[in-house]
Parts: sequence; C-alpha cells; structure tokens
Amino acid sequence: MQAQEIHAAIRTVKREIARWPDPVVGVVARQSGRDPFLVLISCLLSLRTKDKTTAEASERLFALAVTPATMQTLTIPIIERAIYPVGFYRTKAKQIQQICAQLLERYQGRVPDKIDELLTLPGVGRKTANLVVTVGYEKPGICVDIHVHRISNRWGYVKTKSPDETETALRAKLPRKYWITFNDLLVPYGQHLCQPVSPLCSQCKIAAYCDRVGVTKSR
DNA sequence: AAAACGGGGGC
DNA sequence: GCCCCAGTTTT
Repeated sequence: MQAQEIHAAIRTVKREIARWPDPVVGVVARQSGRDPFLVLISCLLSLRTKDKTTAEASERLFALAVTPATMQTLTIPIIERAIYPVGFYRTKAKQIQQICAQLLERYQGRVPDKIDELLTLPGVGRKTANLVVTVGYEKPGICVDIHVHRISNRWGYVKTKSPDETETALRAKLPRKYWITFNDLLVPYGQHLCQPVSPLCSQCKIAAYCDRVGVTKSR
C-alpha cells in the first residue's frame, strides 16, 4: 500500500464496519460516557480473550461495582467468579484489586491520562495504556493490538515484527487525524473480515491496495 | 492436535 | 530475547 492510499483505505473500513457490532471496549465507553476506569478494566479483561467472553465478564463485574472504591471491596473469589472464563482470570482478579488500590492511593481514585503513569499500574502495558488515553480521554495516541499490527503489515503500510515496532512506525507515518480512531476501525475489521487465517479477501473493498503480506490462503 | 483469543510481566 | 500465565472455541 502506498502512503497516500491510507486515506481511501480508512474511509472504506469506516463504512464497512458499520455492518458489525462494536467491540466490547467501545460498547463500554459509549454506555458509560467514556468512563476511563471502565474502559481500563474492560480492556484488561479483553487481553487474550474473545470479544464475546469479555462482554459477558464485563457485564457481570460491572453489575457488582463500577468505581475503584467499590470494586476494591470485592474479594478475589468474587471477582474471579464474575470474570471467569476470560484468559488468565486469576492473574487479572489480583491485578484488578491492585489497580483499584493504587488508583485510590496515588490518584485519588482517578485514572491517569498519561501513558507513563498508566504503565506503572499492574497489568497495564502499551496497548491498554493507549486505549485508555484514546478511548477514555479522546487524547492523541496509537493503540496497537494484534489486529492493528496484523492489518497494517498485511496492507504493506508498515513492515514490522512486533506491535511495539508497529506503534513506533505508525507514529512516524500515520496522519495524526487518524491516531485516536485507527484502533477502533481496524479491530472490528480484523474480527469480522481481515482475520488472521483465511481472511475474506473476496469481500474486501480495499483489496486493490492491499499487499496481502503473509496471506497464504484467503476466501 | 493446534491455533487463536483486541498482552503483559519477570527474568 | 524467552518463558509463563489459562481456559474456551475454532480449524
């Protein structure tokens, strides 16, 4: 994909994803008025976990508590039962308690809006931190998850080996006006059409610009 | 049986 | 850089 073709590609993806349901974090953000705390927790739950599983777990957990102060009072077994069976549910239950405690202790129960501060919280890496900044606070950031990494490379827009490298490359190349929403666009596209294995290239309206890097079989 | 799931942390 | 975390669904 040529640099100038990114505009048409993004426009097309934006139109196409309207056919599919929002990813969980987007739903949580919309329903809560972009509550950064709920964005943070639902993002944590989503790591290595299918969207549908994350949605059910978030619903159960948020029925019990929606603020750091109240969520901190939940016991580990209660949290584990609520979020099961998301990936690494035991680790995440502990991290949720620790996150709540640290938010109350260090930030008066508020979620930081700076990447560096978010990265000090347990279980929060670059993907989660950038998602909180972009979705929760609508501030400039590039959230690179496995979908953004895979599709950016498949298009040939960047040539990188890891999500962290992809973030660096996109910060240098992707026009700033797309930073905040790039992840929101590519995640549903990756979930429903541009999947890891046998993507639906015959239905893809940007196949003309796509280099199909790493695509061996498609449908 | 293996890959995939919107990674992160400890070493 | 390598390995671990963890259970469910899809191929």
